[in-house]
Amino acid sequence: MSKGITSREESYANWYTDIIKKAGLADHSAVRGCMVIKPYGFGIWENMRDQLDRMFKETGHVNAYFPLFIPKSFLSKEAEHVEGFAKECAVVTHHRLMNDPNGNGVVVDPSAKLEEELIVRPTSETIIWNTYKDWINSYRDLPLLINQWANVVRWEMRTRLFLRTTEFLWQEGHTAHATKQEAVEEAEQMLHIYAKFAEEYMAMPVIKGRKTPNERFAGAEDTYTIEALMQDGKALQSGTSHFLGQNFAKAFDVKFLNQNQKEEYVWATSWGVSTRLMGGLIMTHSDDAGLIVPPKLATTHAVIVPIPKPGPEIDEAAEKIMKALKDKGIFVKYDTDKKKRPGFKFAEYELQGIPVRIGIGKRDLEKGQVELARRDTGEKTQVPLDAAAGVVEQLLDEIQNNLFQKALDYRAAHTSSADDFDTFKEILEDKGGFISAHWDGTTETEKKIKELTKATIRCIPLDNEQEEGKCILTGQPSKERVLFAKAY
RNA sequence: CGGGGUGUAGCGCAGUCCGGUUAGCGCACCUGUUUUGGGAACAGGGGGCCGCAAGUUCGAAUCUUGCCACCCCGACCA
Repeated sequence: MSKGITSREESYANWYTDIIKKAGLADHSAVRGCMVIKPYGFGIWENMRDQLDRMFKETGHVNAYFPLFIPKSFLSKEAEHVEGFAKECAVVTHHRLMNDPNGNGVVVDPSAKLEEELIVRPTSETIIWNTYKDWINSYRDLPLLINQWANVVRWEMRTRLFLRTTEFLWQEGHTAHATKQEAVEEAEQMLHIYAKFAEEYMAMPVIKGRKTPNERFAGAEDTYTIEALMQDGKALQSGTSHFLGQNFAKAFDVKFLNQNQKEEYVWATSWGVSTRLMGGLIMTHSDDAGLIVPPKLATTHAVIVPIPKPGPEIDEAAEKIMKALKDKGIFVKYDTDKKKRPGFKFAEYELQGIPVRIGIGKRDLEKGQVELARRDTGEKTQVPLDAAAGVVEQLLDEIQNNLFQKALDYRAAHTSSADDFDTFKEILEDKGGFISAHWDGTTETEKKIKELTKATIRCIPLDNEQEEGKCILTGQPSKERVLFAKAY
């Protein structure tokens, strides 16, 4: 179908990598596990970032920036936190290089050893709470609603473009509150914002839920998550929001005087989404012909292809349409490259996932028409030149909705329930997806199921229906179903 | 970290087993001509530390040793 893209059927993993590389989103870099995000990929990320940033600001958050480096001692102040991250930290031990006495380039200067090692942040709770200690004294200083856009480093054993890279870009919100209830509400609010963003902008349906204690963030009392389902039947944890209780406040001694003049520890949340969302975006919509970008995140909404090449009449028609589209706030590109033939351009823009293609040829113009082709369905229609911009605007809405609906249908078709372990395993084998099943509530059972099937509990859905049942593995009583899946 | 694989032009590969002129092919790139409604054709042209290092040899992309990097599968992973 498309040149150089492995089909999903042949190898989903290779298809995924091919899409990213051929569409120009990102590349492997010279550094192990780290990627170069190319202009096209970064443009889509910028659109995500800008929209999320608006949503954060609308809910009263402000941006700040904290250091990349964290003193080693900070990390160990919260016991669970350090345990969760210790195995994947990049550590700075020296601050100077020198010429190799043996003439082989440069070497680390042993005399420049740091007194205390610095950790490249895997997440910023510790450095931020160490700072909050100085910022918070009174209930009047609360709530503190801060977000930062940053890069973090987690030295994972195995990496995949966008889904799990050694260094990645993300935002991390860190809030401080006077009461437990307010903090819980904040954590829930941010989860809803993530879900709204995923569904309305990425056209990626998500399940909102809570993590089991075993899958919780290191140092959290409760972790909320949005879980999406990819085309290969695997789940992708797409965003998390944590209620941190008073754990970090206690670890960093962050207290405030309440209105009754009593000293109290602050209540905390943290929440984040990362460039992993790009992976979710790709795997939710794209096909064997290439990337598909939902219009609300597209850097270019429509592209005009002159057929067979630019010329006075076609240019004039293109100008007209471009002006009308720009007036509507729609980004359009006119491809005037004379070296490439139309067929090549068609394939190229499909690969890049541009939502709408506008073909203008002499034959069309003689009839006063242009051809519109939508990326999601491949459907082509002839429309009058004067009406083109209006139809494109409408098409973009339709594409956005259709992508969401398609993904929703896929998820519905790949969400099952199982009441015994054999059925559970069969479903996992046959079609994957989410499986709703009873679980006895113990970490031991959860781990055993993972060991036997590789499936994990993705979440306990919010507003979960209460229902008597028996654990699929142990037969112990259970009062609600949880959502299992194999995950990225 | 275990298993498998790959490093030769921007990309994709052949050549390596069995050492020997000037390292080759397709795509891409440059020039020109003809083309142009679903990845154009012809002609001419440019581009190489053959992953790195050491060794064997008259001679190494090819043999030996060491190292490095990346990919896939697994283990691991808010």
